[in-house]
Amino acid sequence: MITNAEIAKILSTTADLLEIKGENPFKIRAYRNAARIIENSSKDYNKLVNEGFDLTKLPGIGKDLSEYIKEIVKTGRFSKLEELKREIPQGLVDMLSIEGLGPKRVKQIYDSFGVTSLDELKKYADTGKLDELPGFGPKLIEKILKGIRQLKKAGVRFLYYEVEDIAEDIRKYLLNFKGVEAVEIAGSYRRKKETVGDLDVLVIAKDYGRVSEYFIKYPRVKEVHSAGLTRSTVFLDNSLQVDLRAVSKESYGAALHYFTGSKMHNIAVRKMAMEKGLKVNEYGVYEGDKKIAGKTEEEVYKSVGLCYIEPELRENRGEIEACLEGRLPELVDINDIKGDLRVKGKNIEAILKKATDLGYEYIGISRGIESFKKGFADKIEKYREKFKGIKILKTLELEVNENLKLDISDEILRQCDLVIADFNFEKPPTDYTRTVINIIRDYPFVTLLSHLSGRIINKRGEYRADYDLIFATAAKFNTYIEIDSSPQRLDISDVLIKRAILNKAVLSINSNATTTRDMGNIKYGVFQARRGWAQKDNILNSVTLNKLKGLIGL
DNA sequence: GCCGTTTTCGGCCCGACTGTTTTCAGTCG
Repeated sequence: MITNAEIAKILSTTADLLEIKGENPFKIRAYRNAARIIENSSKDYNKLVNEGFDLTKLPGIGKDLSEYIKEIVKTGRFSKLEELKREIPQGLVDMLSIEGLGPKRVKQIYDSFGVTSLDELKKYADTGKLDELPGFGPKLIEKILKGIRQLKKAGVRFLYYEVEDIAEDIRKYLLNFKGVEAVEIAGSYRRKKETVGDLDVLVIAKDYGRVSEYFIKYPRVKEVHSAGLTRSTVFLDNSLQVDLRAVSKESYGAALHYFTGSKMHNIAVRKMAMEKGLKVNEYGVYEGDKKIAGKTEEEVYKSVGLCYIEPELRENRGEIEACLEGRLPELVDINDIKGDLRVKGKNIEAILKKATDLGYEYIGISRGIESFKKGFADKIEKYREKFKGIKILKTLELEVNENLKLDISDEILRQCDLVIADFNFEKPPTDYTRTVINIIRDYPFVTLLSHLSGRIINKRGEYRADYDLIFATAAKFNTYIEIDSSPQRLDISDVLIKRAILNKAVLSINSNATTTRDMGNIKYGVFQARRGWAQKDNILNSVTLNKLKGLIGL
């Protein structure tokens, strides 16, 4: 069985190699496009192929790619890629990730010197040999050498919460400058993506050339990569890249839309504009030379025949079609959250105070089975006396163990209000899908499934499983799926959230907090839910206490 | 390689910045 992510990887690697080969850029784009479609899809391609679904029905996948995908799913291999790999050394692909080296220059280096590795490239650059190539001057060579040194660092995306403070600080810094009217952090940050590659800062100012000058003096700037009138790029002391774009007020909406992306969403919107004979760029929407929109994002969308689309949805995952068909979701909001069903912190008093401050109607304090054996339930009863304004729930966490069973006595079971089954495996069992389904079916007292995909962002991938089957089963047995809001996990992911919802499963956004401060992490869970198209009624803990009682049998 | 009510060819998003040139190609987002 092959996952969507793995199919996508094969296609995008193929695109890399085709690029070096100097293939038609639009062909390469088609491969990348298909990779992205598959990676973002809420359908399981393994399943689609096995069920004989006609892949060419999907926009962006035609006759050829459809056959390629079938081959990949059925054999786990892609002959075209294997052929390309024999032809093109891996070292050339590595060179592509060097800043300033694209396919053309890599090919040029390879064709002229036969350089096939980074080490060799370094030698040629050091000895001045690269100088002989047309278009390679001292500055470019210096850049390449630097790129080789920094290669290891490249490609790592920051977690959203790691850049949050910096983003806000930059916003404040820029707002301090005279003449700056507005600052927006656009890009994947605005789309609330779990990881952020760089910060795209948009500034509205009259005299924007000066803003750029001011921006590159931001105290944490370590290196200025480029500095122009309307665009500048810098690197901060933690090697985070920050791009500044400055526009005038009249272009605010168009620029915000443009720089919020995603790229694929933008291309889709521009395509719609083209069909209407309009042109969209970062300055506005144009009919011939006449600007017809650009001040606000709403205006931009309206001019091309679309409704406003929330940034979290702009991934070209069907939001354009949904908008045209009037079925865009009304996304869940942080204010819809009525309680947190899983807080593990030790200081119960502080947790209850914080929960009250947050306006929660209920709060689940969670413990393992050992705590319950030591009288945790009685302890909570005392707090119930003291905190009457909030319903305190006794949440029991059960780790699904090696024998894939939940061992629990009736006595303990009577003591808790809510049982969470946690799937935290370093290595999941062979038939993980079956394991989960058995748990759902055999243990009706389990309310919530936690860490279903097991992922840790940038560190551990998702367990392989038939998630559609799992979600459908969970829906059938009224078992809920947890979104762990810890920003390092966000398990389950946005793509899986969407699939869960399509399968009619209901989710619960919990903080899993161990400190009161981490209780605020729940916002990251909400962001992820929004990216997964979740509405209020897809979220268990958006209901009032009364309704919750009925749903989970309190 | 994909796509199509200008449909089987000829398009494909578009602009800024840099470094190397002397008008532009390559790269990037």
